[in-house]
Amino acid sequence: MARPREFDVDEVSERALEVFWKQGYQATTLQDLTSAMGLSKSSFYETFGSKHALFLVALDRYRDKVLARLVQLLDEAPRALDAVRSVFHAVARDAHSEAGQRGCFIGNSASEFGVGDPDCSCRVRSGLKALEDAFRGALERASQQGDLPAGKDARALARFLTASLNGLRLMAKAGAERDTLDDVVYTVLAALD
Amino acid sequence: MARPREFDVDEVSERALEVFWKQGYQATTLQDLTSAMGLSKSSFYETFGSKHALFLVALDRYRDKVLARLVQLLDEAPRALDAVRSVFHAVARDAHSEAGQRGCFIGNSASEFGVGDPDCSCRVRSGLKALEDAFRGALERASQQGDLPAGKDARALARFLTASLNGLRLMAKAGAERDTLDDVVYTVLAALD
DNA sequence: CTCGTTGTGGACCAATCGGTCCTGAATAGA
DNA sequence: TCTATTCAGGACCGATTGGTCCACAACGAG
Repeated sequence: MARPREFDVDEVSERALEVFWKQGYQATTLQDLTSAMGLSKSSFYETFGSKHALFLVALDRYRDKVLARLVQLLDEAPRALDAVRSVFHAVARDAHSEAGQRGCFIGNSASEFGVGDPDCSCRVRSGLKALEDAFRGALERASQQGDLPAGKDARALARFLTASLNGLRLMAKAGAERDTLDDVVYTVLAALD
Repeated sequence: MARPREFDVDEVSERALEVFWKQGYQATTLQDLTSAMGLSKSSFYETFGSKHALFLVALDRYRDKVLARLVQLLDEAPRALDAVRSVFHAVARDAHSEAGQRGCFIGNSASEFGVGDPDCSCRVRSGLKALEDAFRGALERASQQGDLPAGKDARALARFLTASLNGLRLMAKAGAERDTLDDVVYTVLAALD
């Protein structure tokens, strides 16, 4: 037994996620990663194996992070439908912040890789499914709370919200004006009435 | 005066668009381009200046192409609302074809560049605006034809459709199942009732 | 047919890519 | 303290990147 690791894998993974999230896979170089993570190349390859493998770690990390945060947000709110609404309003509100300009990491990856990379595609789909399930859970709770009109198909609505959220974030990333995004959010949420 | 050009600029631009559309900017190499276009490097640089400049040409080309096609589609249909519906149904139907897997070139570019590249960002926004205007025109015509309920805000709806179309195409590119896409389309179009 | 002009192909370039590997330093157990 | 082990730094690698440049071929005007 010898030297303990001088860095925290979780912490440097987080840094990697931020870089990949902001720049995408192709546009990110090894140097970008190692300097952001504070790692030497040898430590990098020893720990993560390759740039591609690290990207998959980042994807997993994002999915867990987003899922956890979103599920928490949707679960903790006293009225589930309000939580769903606030998620969309938040995206429009934060569109022009640095975080908003990054878009959704899942969506970005879907756009960059498509179905070409199986490992990546699988994780993207898993992330989208997680988002869908989170929305669906919230909608079912909303239904029980009497906030969702009877006859609404929670699954179809959840899928719709998943697609809409990605569309909205894409528009935000493209630099759409605030009132444009507000129009979108307004119309999306009208589907819940 | 001497040798005439041995290739058609329009034709090779089209080839370039196809490559960029399928692979994105970063993932496309000069070699990809020149071999698809059938050009030597010198002819390439003589004609287009740089990879980046060609990408802008491709973006313009796509916008004009999509706009023209969509406007035509929306204008020629006897009932404008049916045309709008058919656009969305077509995306879901063609999702798993090669063309569907490419996603929307505008959306892809928005995702890849964000607002980082001014030239690109400007063209992306112009493309989204063109899409929005096309939808808006169709919705106003639908309204005149009595197919759109009174009180609907055509501009807000058009923006919503623009975002939704991008979201839908992103889901398709991510490899979403057909019935997922159908749920999305169904719910999107329900906003028009 | 000749000549001047211009497009073309490919050699060539420095820079950078992702990735490997070796050296030396740091450290926990004995 | 000594040693076995594992760490980090960076030299180094071939391949590839986007881009330049030049010698040659093709062609229109005279």
